[in-house]
Amino acid sequence: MNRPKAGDQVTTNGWVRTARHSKGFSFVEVNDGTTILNLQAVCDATLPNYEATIKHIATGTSVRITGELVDSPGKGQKYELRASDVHVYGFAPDFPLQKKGHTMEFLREIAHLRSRSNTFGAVFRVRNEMARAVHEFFQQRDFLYLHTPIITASDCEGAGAMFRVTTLDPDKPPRHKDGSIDFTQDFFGKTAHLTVSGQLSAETAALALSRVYTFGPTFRAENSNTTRHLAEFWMIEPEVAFFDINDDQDLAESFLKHIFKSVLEHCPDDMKFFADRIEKSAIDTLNHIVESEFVRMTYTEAIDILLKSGRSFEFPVKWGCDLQSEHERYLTEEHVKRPVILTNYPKDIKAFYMRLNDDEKTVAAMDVLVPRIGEIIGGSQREERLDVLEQRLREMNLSAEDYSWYLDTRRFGTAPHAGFGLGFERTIQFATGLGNIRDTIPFPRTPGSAEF
RNA sequence: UCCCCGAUAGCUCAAUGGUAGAGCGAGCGGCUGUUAACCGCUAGGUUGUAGGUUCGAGCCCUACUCGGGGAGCCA
Repeated sequence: MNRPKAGDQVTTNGWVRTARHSKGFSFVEVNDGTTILNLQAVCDATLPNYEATIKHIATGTSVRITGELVDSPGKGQKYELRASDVHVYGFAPDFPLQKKGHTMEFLREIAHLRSRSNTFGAVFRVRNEMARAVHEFFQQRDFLYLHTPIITASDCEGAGAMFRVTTLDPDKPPRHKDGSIDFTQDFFGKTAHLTVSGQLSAETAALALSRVYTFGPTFRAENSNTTRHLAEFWMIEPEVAFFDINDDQDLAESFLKHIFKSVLEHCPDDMKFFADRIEKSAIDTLNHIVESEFVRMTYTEAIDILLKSGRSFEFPVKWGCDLQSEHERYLTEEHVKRPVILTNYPKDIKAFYMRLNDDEKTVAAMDVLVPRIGEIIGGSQREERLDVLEQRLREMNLSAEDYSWYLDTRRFGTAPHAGFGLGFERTIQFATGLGNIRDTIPFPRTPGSAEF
């Protein structure tokens, strides 16, 4: 499918996207997933298995076709395959995918087959390219790829509801005398969960190896039913020693630009498909982002802009309140019309580990907001001062004992450091223009749904 | 979890409370250059589930299930 010059003898294996039969010959378009483009094979009726086999080839049939690659006399393709041998691996009676358009909802119900569609072939090729670009970006900058645990026994990662991991019999778990479940008899000797973030682990590595990043599955047991939430998703979390909040913003901006630039360079056919069929502005948006500077403003400045906007929001704007979706959308979609990085949020609406600013009212937090998706990156400079961190734990009613290993990093040679988390699927969603995050991952896991 | 909308053929959708249809897809036939090909024929339905109102319900009412959009939580 990578289009060698005409005249070559080639063999292609793949799945038929569409077949058109007429009296003397058939057109069979084959796709093997390497590109969104099909290879059109012309199968003459003089082929020995024409009547018995070729004539019955339809959408979904898997085939091997050998022939000469020739210049195509028809419009729509440069080359075509003049078939000399056609082998059918398997027919596909009642194949649910048609050659005509399907709704994303229907395709989601047949997720085990939807990779055979143009849209999902393109999605998964772009997903792959973005994953490749993530590693390329960090490896070029001497970051170490760190594998943080997926199962965690610390119940204090503090980023939302967690899935429990246990081998205890749910019908008759061992119990204490007071009736509560005895988790000391569980597999790990204590309660365990799936990770909601590798950040705290990554911090311990950053304070030894300087530059690290994670890229792995993340699990949130939140009952979130939206177009931008998954119960199982992939997150990228760089963590860098000796970085402050400004370095963190620089890193986030160049990181996003690198990923989008890579997609534009390496997936032009797929991006053209998204622009044609999914979101008209898909390519323009990415070009715009690669070429322009992100707008940076503080939370306080953002509140000011919202107050002066003259807009009536459903949720009134007030310093100290968390920004609602409608506020974020106004800022990134209407006010600046590109990504915006907000910093220095009130400490009461952010996590305990974010570094307290000198005003003692705000923390060095950073959210990257993009049009349509909202928050795509959340990060901060971390609180490296032991006494301040302990004070923040107390304020938030968190137990210093639970975090003793984390606090050790501040006890022993602490250093300023910063990092962020990027939602991989949200980034795919943004780049492709897809409306629902469930279409960015092969088999989406959401509340009430873990099919396939 | 809350609010709104929806569910009719494999898919996308029609059908004033009165005999459930079309296009596409599929199967068969036709067609010598097609491109979401084209032309003809055929098959295909417990109208999401359970109740209720009515002489009569795809249509009205109630509950539930599933799906979609928005909100919250966040990445």
